[in-house]
Amino acid sequence: MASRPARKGIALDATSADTKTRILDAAEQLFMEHGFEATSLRSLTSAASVNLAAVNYHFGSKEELFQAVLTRRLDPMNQERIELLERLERGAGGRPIGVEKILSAMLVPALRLARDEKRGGKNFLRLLGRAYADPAPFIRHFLSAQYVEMITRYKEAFMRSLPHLSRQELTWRLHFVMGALSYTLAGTDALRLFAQVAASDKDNDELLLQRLAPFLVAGLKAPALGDTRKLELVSGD
Amino acid sequence: MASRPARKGIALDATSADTKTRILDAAEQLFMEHGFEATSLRSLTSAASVNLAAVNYHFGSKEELFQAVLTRRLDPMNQERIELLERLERGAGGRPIGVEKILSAMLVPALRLARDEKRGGKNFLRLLGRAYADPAPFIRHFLSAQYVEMITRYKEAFMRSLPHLSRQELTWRLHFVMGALSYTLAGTDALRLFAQVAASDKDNDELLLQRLAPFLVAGLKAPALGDTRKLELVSGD
DNA sequence: ATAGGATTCAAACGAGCGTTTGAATCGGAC
DNA sequence: GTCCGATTCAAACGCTCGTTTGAATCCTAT
Repeated sequence: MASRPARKGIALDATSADTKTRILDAAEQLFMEHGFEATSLRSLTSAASVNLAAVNYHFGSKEELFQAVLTRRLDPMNQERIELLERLERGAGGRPIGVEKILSAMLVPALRLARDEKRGGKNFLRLLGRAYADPAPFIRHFLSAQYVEMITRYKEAFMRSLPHLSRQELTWRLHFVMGALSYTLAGTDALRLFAQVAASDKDNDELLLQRLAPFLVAGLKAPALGDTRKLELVSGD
Repeated sequence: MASRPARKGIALDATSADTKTRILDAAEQLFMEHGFEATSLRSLTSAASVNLAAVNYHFGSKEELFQAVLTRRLDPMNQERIELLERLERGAGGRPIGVEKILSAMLVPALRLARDEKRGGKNFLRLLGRAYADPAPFIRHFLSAQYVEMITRYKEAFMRSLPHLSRQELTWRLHFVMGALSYTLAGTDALRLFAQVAASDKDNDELLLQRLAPFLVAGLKAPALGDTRKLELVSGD
């Protein structure tokens, strides 16, 4: 019954944090490369140069380790998103903010994270993109809890800036935004669309968001359903 | 050394196809629910009411079974997409086609598949959304091979209808389109955006695409990068 | 009726999995 | 220097995995 021990008075988070951090780093890399199920604790602890039992000792279980890997990056990122939005709202004094600015506040922290190689960088975002698509209940519950506050705040802000959209319509559009964003930041490209694009361009995350933002802004600003002709769904020959 | 046996003259594909189809159906369901790695052949063959060895006998391996599950639905869907596009192009006689029409030709086959419960329905699309985000090399190679022709054709068509976009810019935008589409059709909603939306609305795939299409059309038609002010990426305080 | 390939079946294979255990080792407090 | 909790370690536990095997059964062409 070796439950997680209470930490002593030592500040081991950033300074002497050795074993725990090495585990988190290796887990981030391997979970990203192979996914949660396909990553074994044996390969993981071996990559981190720690004992096999260290994961269960420090984190309790493989699942709790996975959540710790996500929390480490996700929590600060979403916190930063909320702070940027609050700054915008304070500056606007109650009046609606431009859609571009709101979206920018949402994308910039993700971009900062993608650039920060010392703190996981693109590996983590790719892992996050995978986690979005994972049906494992413990992952889905964890993610929705992590995002609920940030999404709620942004939905309110977009509501004020896009008054032509009903709440339901906006919910759909945020769904589309998160889809394009996660797929893009994850660097998935399962369909190899970028076979012939220069690698130097592919790797440029800033350019990536510079291209994604206008696409999403235009989509968000599009007329609401019903204001336009319906899509012809069945093409009888 | 039981390699896959040569099929006799019997037509067992749709009529007497029993074991193989039962395996494919169960695999589609379970791979969707738990993912490739987390689905065991024992639970799968048990759900299909076939012997454990049947998967290796009929498909060779678990990986080959997974590819067979994808091929069964994906091949006809992408074929239909290509045929719809060709019909549009024949009707237009060389002149550019409306973006809405091209996009519709792309979405309609996916919608038809989502509705057709007899043929996998939403289960399959959710599985596909998962597969997009899977880093396993054999999945990524398989998917890109399945999509290369369809994506190439559609890229050419969009090029003609969106002359303000460079080839590279369009590649990015198709990337975003596929991201939003796969995330949406997969019904992922990892962030529980739709907590309070009525289920009857959530389940309505036609309405879903009716909402997705205007979003994507507006995004595709947006001004190219450089024609507009850049996103402010760093918000110095 | 029977021969022979296609299919099903129960059983086993070796390997790898997440987790637990109890002893060994470490390092600061007294 | 000694104690004591925190940490590391090697080993083992029980279990499930994908695959293989060889015999049993089915089915059709002759």
